[in-house]
Amino acid sequence: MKPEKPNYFDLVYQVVRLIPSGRVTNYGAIAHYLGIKSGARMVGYAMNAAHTMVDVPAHRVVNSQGLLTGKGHFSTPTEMQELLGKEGVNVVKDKVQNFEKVFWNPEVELAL
DNA sequence: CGCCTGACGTTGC
DNA sequence: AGCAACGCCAGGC
Repeated sequence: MKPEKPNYFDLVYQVVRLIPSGRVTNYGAIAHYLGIKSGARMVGYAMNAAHTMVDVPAHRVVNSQGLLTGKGHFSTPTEMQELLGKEGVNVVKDKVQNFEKVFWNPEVELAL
């Protein structure tokens, strides 16, 4: 068939796009929500492409530790922290504070 | 067509 | 508790 862009990226974009301001999520949650257990890497991979998407707040997506692992992929390594901080998410040393508080679980918030 | 890399997660030591 | 290795899947070369 034709490799017209795998829906994989789109699926991730949709979920990430639904993340409300002041809230963050992790790759594993999105991956699990999409139905892929060990697809956390794929989510991050999709985020890389999402970097070109303005509607995809990739800065709201962090790893299971709440660390801004993808900050290095942004224009500036501080932009991710700045954006989160401006949205109400306390980020110290590239790490999200109160991660479990600001954590946005798609399976719960979307009432799956 | 095959090998390597990659914004992760989990388990083992 | 911190570090290392493995596993998974897809894209790029």
